[in-house]
Amino acid sequence: MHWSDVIAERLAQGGNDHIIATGITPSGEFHIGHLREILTGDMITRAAQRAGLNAELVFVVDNADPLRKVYPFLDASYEEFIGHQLGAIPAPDKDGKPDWERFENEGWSYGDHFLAPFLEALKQIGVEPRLIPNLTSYREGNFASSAKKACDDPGAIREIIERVSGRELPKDWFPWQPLDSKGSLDGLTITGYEYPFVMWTDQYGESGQSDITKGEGKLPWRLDWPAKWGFNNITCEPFGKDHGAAGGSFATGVEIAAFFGHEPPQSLVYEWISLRGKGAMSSSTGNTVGPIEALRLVPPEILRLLIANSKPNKAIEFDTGMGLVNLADEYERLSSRDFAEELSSDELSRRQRVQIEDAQAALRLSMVSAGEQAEATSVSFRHLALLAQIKPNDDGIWSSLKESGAISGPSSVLSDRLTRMRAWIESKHFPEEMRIVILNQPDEEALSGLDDEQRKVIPHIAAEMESAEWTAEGITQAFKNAALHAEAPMRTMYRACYAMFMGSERGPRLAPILANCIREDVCMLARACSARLS
RNA sequence: GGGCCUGUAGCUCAGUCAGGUAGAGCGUCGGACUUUUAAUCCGAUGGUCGCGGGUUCGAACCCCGUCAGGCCCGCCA
Repeated sequence: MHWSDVIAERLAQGGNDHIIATGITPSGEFHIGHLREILTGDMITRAAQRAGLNAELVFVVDNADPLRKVYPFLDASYEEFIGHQLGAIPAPDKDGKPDWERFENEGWSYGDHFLAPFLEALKQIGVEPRLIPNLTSYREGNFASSAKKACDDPGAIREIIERVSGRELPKDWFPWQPLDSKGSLDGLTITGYEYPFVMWTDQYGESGQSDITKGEGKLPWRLDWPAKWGFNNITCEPFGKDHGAAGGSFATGVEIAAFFGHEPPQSLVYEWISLRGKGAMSSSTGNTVGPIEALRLVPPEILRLLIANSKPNKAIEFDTGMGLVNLADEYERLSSRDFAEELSSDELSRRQRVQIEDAQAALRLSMVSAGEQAEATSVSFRHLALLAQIKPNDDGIWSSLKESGAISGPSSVLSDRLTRMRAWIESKHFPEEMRIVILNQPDEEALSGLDDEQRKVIPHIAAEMESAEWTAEGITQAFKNAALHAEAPMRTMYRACYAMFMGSERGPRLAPILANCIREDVCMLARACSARLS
C-alpha cells in the first residue's frame, strides 16, 4: 500500500472529517525542501479524499515567528527588526533594504514577500491549500483559550517540557512572549499576570502589559504548535525529522495538547531533501534550489513524482543533473504502463502486487490535477534533450518526431516539456554528459582507436565536406559519397565520423547537427583529422 | 548522553509494517534493426540482503547484540 494510503486508512479510523496541516516559517526564500512538506500533506489529502473522507489541506504560515538574524540577503538595517514578527516588518527590496513604502501602503510584509513566489509555484504544481496566517490567528484571538490555560498554570507546562524534553527551563520562563515597546519578542522580563494581561518590562526600561487575547505577543513554539492543532481542528500533520526527535516539539506537543484539552494530530515524520553532493538545503547559506527555479527545468508532475515515489522516511538527494533524466524517464515508463492489466494477472505474488499498486499510486499522485490521466508522450527525456540541442526551432523537432512515427502532432504536454527542456539545457544544471559537443580540434585518442579500414575513409569524408550542399540532406549525401569512394560500408564510415567530429564511438545522427554548425569549422576539423593520419 | 534514519546487483533504489523460491530501472556485454536522433527491440550479466546470535519447518523481513554512514535534540521542513 502506498504511504499516503496507509495514513488515509489511519485517518479513516478517527472519523470522516479531516484537516491536514502543513506549516512553514517564511523567514527566507523557499526551497525544494519546503515542497516536501506541502506535497506530503497534499498527497495525504488526496489519498484521504480518494478513501471517501472529507479532507482539506491547510497551510499555516508561521508569520508570527520572529526574525532570528540578519541573513546574508538582507541589508544591515534589518538589525533593528531582530525579534520582530515576520508578518509585522517590511519586506526587503531588491537591494535587501526594507521597503517601507509598500509596507505602509499595502501592508506588504516580510512574510508576504517570501510566501508569494512559493504560492505561485504551488499553484503550478497543483497544490492550493487554504492559508492560515498565524499572526492573524493571534490577532483574532484564536490562541486566547490555550494561552489562558498556559498562563493560568505555567507550572504544569513547565513540568511537561522539562520532563519530556529533558532540558531545564530558565527560572523566569513564562508561557507567553509579549511584544516589547518596539515590537520585539526578545529580551523581556515578565513581571506579572492577570488575565488577560501579562505585565512586562523590556530591555529599554519600558514596561507595559500584553493582552493575550489580542495577539500582543505569542506563545513559545512548543506551545504555539499544539495550540494551533486545537482551534484549527488539525487531525493530521506531516513534519520534518527535526520536530520528530525524542523530546522534540512533537513529543512535548502531544502532552501539551492534552493539557489544552484536545487530541494531537496523526503525525508523519519525513526526511529532509539535500542537494546532490552539497548537503542539506539552507536558505541562509544560499545552498538552495528554489521551487520556481526547479519548475523552470522540471515539469511539475515529475517534481511530484520525486515526492510520491519516495517513502517519507527516505532522505532524498535532489539531483538537477543526470538524476533528473532518470526521474523523468521513470515517469515516462510509469505513464505508459497498463496497471489494470498487470494487476489482473493472478500469478502475482503479494510482493509483486504491492509493487504494482505502489507504482500506480505514485503515478496517480504525480498528476497536477487529481484524477487526471497520465499521458505517455512516447518521447523520453533523453531523446528530447538530444532533439532540443540539435534543432534550433520547435517545428523541426515536431516534424522529426512525426517522421519517426513517435507522435502524430505536438501535444501540449510535450511542448510544455520542451520549453522547460530548453531552459534546462541553458542552465548550469544540465549534465555535461548529455551535452552534444562538436570538437574544434582532432581528438587523438578517438582517432587512434580506429582500425585501418576506418581511417581509410577519413580523407574521403574531408574531401566531400568541402563540396557538400550545407543541409542535412546534402551532408548525408556527402557521407554516402565518401563511403562509396572509399569502398567502405556505411557503418565503418559512421564510426570514422564520430571519431572525427565528436571524439566518440557512437552518437546522435550527425548530418542535422553538422548542418547547424559553421561549414568552415567543420571542414577545418575534417582536414586536420585527415592530415593527422597521413 | 538521549533518539531517529539508512546499510539489498557496478550505480539509484523497491521489497521489512501482515516471515514463504532475492526484484526493478540504469549501467555493462552480446545480438537484431541489411546506413545510427547516445534511438528502439531482444537476450545475457550481475547480490555471503553490513556483521554475529536467537525465534521459526522456513528470516532481507521478527527479537537481541554489534559495526559503519547520515541526521536530530535553541531555531529550521
